[in-house]
Amino acid sequence: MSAQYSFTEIENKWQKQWENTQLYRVSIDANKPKYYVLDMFPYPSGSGLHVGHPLGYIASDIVARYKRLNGFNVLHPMGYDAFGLPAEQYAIQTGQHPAVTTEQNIQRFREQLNIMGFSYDWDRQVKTCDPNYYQFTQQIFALFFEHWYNKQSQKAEPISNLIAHFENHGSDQLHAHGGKIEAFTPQEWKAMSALQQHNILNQFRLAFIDETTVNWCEAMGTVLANEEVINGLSERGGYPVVRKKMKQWSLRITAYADRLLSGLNTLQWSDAIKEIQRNWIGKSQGAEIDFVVRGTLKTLKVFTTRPDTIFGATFMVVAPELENLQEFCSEDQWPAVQAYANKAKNRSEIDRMADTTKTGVFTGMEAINPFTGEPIPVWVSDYVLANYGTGVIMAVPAHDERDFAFATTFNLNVIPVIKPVNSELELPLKEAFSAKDGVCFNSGFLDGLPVKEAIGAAIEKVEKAGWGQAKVNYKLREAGFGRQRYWGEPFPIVYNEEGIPQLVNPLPVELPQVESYKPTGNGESPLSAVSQWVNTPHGKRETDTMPGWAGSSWYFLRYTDPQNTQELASKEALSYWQQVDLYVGGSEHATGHLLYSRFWTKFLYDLGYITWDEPFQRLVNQGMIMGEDGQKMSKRWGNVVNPDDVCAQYGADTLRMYEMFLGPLTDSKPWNTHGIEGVSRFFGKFWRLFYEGEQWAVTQETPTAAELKILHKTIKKVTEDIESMSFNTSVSAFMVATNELGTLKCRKKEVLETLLILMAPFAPHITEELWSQLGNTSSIHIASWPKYDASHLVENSFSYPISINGKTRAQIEFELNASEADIQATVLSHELVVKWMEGKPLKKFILVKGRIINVVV
RNA sequence: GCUCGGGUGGCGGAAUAGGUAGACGCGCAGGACUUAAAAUCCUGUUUUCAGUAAUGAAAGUACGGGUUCGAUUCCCGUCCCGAGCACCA
Repeated sequence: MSAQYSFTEIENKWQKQWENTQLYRVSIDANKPKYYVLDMFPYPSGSGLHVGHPLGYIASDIVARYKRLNGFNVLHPMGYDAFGLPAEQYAIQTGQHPAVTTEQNIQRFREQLNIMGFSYDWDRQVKTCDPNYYQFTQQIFALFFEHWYNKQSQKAEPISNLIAHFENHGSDQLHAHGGKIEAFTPQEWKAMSALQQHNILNQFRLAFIDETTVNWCEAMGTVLANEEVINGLSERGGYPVVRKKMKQWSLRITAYADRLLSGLNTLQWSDAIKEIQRNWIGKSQGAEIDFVVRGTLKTLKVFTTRPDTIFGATFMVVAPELENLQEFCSEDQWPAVQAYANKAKNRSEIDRMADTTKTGVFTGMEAINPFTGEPIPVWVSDYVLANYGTGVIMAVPAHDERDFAFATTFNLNVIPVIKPVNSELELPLKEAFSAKDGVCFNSGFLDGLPVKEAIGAAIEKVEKAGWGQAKVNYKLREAGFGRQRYWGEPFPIVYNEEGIPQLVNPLPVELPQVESYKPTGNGESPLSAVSQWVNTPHGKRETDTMPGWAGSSWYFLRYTDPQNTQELASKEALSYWQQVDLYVGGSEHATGHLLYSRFWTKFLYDLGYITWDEPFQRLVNQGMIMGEDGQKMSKRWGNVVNPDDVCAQYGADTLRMYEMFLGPLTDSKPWNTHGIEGVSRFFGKFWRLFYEGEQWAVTQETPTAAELKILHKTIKKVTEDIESMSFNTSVSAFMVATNELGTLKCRKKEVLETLLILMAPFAPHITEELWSQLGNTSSIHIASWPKYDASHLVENSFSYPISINGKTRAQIEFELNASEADIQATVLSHELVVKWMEGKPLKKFILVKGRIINVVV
């Protein structure tokens, strides 16, 4: 090896060496504590990685290497989220099979990842499009299909339990989370046809066939999830999206809404992500109250979070999509209502949201406010959503902005019933008073009660009078699980002659070859054209495929035992590796992958497959690296920086170090080509600590106190930084140490060797090389992490244990000119009182970082 | 509109159980080496004022208040930027 720092040579050499010796291969080792550090696996796109991608991978690799050096058995795998739309779009355009292009892309990703020297155990690589993998995705789907959610035991239970319940008790005493059914007796259940029974069970299965309004994208010929639609256009491609009724598979995620909410409190995630999930789940507590429609026996059920305002409910509004709308309309108003409802249906979401003025039509009917006994008009308006609550509201214009706007537009009655605690409302109201810290008035028995108490009192009254009951609502919707696409997991489902879905065995149900990847355009998947695959002796196969998030909702479990052909992972592997200790990835998956993974984990926990019910204990969201122009890096802007090029020019260690040096991991920041020069220079200086010109210069001399101080300061700093994931300041610490040791011309083995270990997680290649040049025969990556010794950090000072403001501080160091024998020090509050021995007056000394900065006589 | 973050030199950013603000890097300026350049190394670099200079003084972490011996850090108010949610009753 030459005396110059030749990174290309060094990096190639050690990457090969690590591969040959399988240095990063791990297996279960009961004698070591485990640590599981995981990156969000990438979708292997055709354009490869840019310098933004590795940011999180570098951070997790540093932690993985650090934990190994600290004696942990570290699981640090990588894989590919390989099913998805881009490969399929590419297939439609070129006719190339998605499996072929995906495999090519994976090879490219693998090469790029290897160049950067990550310590993955590649034997554990998973690909979601591999039948060996997706047979278990199908199996988990089958488990969802075969289970229902028992609200009493608060967990998923086998569907056979539910059938037994129906056989013994009918629909009585049912605590199942699910859809609405008509009551039936055990005898009636037994007399039902298979199809009738199926229709009832379908209301409770956790994987079920749902008839819902879906986001239909005509251009792509497929259904999209809510999060794939932005402002009425598809996220990918920007095609228009319309609402359409369709039957498709869904997962009953709402059964887990409460647990998904409360589980957040146990996690070390950023507040931002937790908040996004909380908003998404959208729990709100209130009451459902029945309003009798005047002159009929019918009732309109409303959901409200503000039953305390019910004395001010002066009209009602029903959603135009309500199915039995006509029942709540007078004959003469029906044509107008119907016209309005039709118009609302065809109005796109984007129009509806953009329109701030309220529209609506009177139904011609009135309902009775149960609290006041007064008749109030019933209106139809599209500001009320059919799929939230009951699709009907009681409008309290005095205390709700939307109701106020509506009442103003149509000149409806406004009755204030809540006023501020210490003042009066200004009448007539100019805007709704929606604050929750008010007091009731004009409200009969609620008068004088503060809002919070009045809510409880109103609900109590409602329940006693039999008008309704307390109710919790969620914004969270069932998770649509079908896509009319080719490149995804096929469902393990066939439909028999009666159209009843049946599970298929054995798994996997492999994806067949097709002539064309194009969607049929009538809403069916390209698979429906493969008749020899679709038609089986047991019936017709389901031709939809699973959505992109299916495979990614459990892959972290598969890494523990990726080659297992019998089960998704062995009990032994799962109980050893357990949940992910540290998960690193982008925040854009907050309401998708991160929520679904939690849902699947809780389900598998209920079934006893795993013993923990949260997948990712600690989550860190790395920021984005922008182009130098501040734009997001993309081909479109022509501002993509390729990591291969950077590695070729500066080396992988420099790239790794520089990406960490750019700023806090979680911040977004621009890539700056000049900045990398500084890190590159640093490696030159670092190398020259070991070489004097051409000459190897490391000596065996004993380090001086000053040198040990530099070393131990660095150990302390870097250790704390890695624990808190502040990698940017660690890089600074290495630079400082290198500069200081360079100034001291310190070439002592004891110091340099320890410094190498500290830097090994950041710059694995150069440290490995110098480590071996120092004469070590085993890899630096299995060395032990150094501990710092505080005694080296104190110099020319006396230290006294003291306490400040009642809190104990271990020690405070300070410098004094007088010798210790001359003074006597005591501590009062935050002040150190130093008394001279020879009867001089008391003086108070104010300490700042161990130095006396002020003297108060 | 609501909910979270965040405003520090020319730039990226350090420093918060309150304690010498501006670490480290970039850029810039000057110097050494060189015939010259590159590379490398050294020095300086918040602002203002005073001084030939070493140096000294004052101000300074978006703005205005407060608590404190002491505030970038804690509290109240204002402004600005970013992210998320957005007719969810």
